[in-house]
Amino acid sequence: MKQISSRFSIAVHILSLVATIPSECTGDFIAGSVNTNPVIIRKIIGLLKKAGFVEVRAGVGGTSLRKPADQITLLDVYRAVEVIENGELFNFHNHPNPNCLVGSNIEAALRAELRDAQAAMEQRLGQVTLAQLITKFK
Amino acid sequence: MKQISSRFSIAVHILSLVATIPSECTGDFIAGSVNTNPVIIRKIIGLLKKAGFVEVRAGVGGTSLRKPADQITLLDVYRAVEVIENGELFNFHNHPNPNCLVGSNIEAALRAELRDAQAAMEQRLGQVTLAQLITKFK
DNA sequence: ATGGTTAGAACTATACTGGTTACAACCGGT
DNA sequence: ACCGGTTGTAACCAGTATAGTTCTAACCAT
Repeated sequence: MKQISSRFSIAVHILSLVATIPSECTGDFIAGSVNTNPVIIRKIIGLLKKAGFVEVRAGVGGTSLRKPADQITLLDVYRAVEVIENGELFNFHNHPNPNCLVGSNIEAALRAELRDAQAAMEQRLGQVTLAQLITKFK
Repeated sequence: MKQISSRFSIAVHILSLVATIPSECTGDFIAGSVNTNPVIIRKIIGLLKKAGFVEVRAGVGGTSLRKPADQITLLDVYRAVEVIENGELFNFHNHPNPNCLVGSNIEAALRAELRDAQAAMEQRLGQVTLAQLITKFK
């Protein structure tokens, strides 16, 4: 199966860097720490900027947090970079046959369960802030 | 982003059909209820068969449950059809720079959180059995 | 044997990911 | 006012997953 893209883990990596050593945070430096291409970093920073988490000074280099690290949860980051159509993690097959007992009922019943499962995951992500994550570095 | 494939919802649909109207369950009939191609159905039934949930009588048509519906959870189905490499829903970027404070620490710290989030979702899926889902049809 | 069925290979179109190159726009310092 | 380092994007590519199709072989009850 296709996993949730690494944009998410990279975004958390970026924010952790900006939160801990903001003075060094040029795109190239971040790319070196993440070990990828600077353009990938810029794209993700663009998403984080759009979400209001970071501020970027164009030209001169340097990215800084616009929100304190204890007010950014992993869920916030997840939602900023993993843009899913209508927010649903689980894909549902289209148009089950309405003339069939199962076909006409499964969608509502299963969708509710899937929504709850997704909510459980997101709730867990929402419990962890960037600040909490960073304290685990040593 | 890429959602979790519809194989999962289709698999639940198939099992619901087999559990409620087993006598009718040829591949074509199921395909009609799911509203897709019979080959798609056969592929997914193949996975469910491999996982030991259904039994198929080749040639004559008809699929039946090999386990009672109250002993099959949505998590079981999920794991049978959404085969993820090493079981991890979240993808992690490869080889952060070990010479960087953040790069060398983020992997372990973040991976733990992601594992917990995934576990929360799976735990929720594991609470619902096929039997429970079916009782919601009317 | 025949017809309905299951099993699966091979192929296509589409789309997302991660990555690259290239170029324009920006800005601080000399 | 230029220059070098930087950010912001567009365009493109290879690899891979999904969903679907067509086709063929194997199966089995009648």
